[in-house]
Amino acid sequence: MGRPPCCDKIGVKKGPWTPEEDIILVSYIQQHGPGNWRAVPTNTGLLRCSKSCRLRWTNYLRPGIKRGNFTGHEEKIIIHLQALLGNRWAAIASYLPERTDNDIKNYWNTHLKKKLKKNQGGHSRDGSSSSTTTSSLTNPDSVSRGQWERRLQTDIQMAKQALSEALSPEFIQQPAGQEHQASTYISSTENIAKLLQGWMKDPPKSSSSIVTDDHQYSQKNKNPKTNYTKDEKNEMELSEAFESALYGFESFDSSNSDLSQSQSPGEASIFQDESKPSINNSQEPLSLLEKWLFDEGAAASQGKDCFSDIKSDENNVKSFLGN
DNA sequence: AAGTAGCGCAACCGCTTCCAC
DNA sequence: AGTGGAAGCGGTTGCGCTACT
Repeated sequence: MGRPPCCDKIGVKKGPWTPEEDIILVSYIQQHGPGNWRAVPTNTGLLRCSKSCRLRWTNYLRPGIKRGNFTGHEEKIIIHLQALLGNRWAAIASYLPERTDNDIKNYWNTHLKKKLKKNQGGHSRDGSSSSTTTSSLTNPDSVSRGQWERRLQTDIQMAKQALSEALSPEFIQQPAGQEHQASTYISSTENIAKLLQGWMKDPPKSSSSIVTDDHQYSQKNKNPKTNYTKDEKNEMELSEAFESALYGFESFDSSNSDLSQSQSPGEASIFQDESKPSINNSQEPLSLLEKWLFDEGAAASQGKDCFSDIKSDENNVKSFLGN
């Protein structure tokens, strides 16, 4: 308490990031790796607070981020994990390595919450007030202890199923058809590349429109077809800066896209301390929770446990997912 | 065509947790 | 063990876009 916010400093820029800032940040992280965020503004000259740099990197520029529509599988996983973990978005995001916690949080708040409300009527599963109301498992007062425990096991079982599906090779490899078209993989490199290509190469629709407004840039991010105008000198500088920044990521991205391949040590090391594990990594060190979930699931599948409430819960989820 | 309500999402804010000293 | 600073996390906001009237 009492400590002034890091962004209160005079001269610290706020609001949407510009392509120039993105390039500076990306090229810095390419050289030094993520982490030590406090040093980033000082070393790069960016007029941003460390938090803002970290956020921009983790939510937008980081390689391997999947953007676009959430697949049915992802939706399912989020729903199950939200029921189990509550609004612990970072934890949930760790099971969807290509999605950021911010994305998941936004998706939950804008889509899933409403869907669940519609489809489950009185059933309070929306997690609107954090984990305390996410499901009956966290509200033992309203049910008997025995019931509560069974509900807990039900949720565990559902989460286990979601995890099994999520971590199965079929899911990871995105079977041809449905999921694939809905979700294009756009790495940060591609994001910026497209952005800048459009910016630098496309002839401006209106020669008088000069991009100086950060908000315009932000929106153009969402609409890659939009043209950009800049003077040639800037184009050259940005092109060079970007290409040099890009260089280090290309091999990372390509290795990342092929999940069965291992990364070369040098490139991988840049991202070793990333909070978001690659899919491969997420499979290796199974957390206690995951182990626990799988163990429970295995036991349950052998009929060692009695899940009297499973059917009703599964039906709820099925009816929801069916819509 | 103009106004506006709703939506989606990037970014910010403030609290908590972690870690080094 | 206590303290201060950095990083992480979740809630919230702001703004542009789109659909509807």
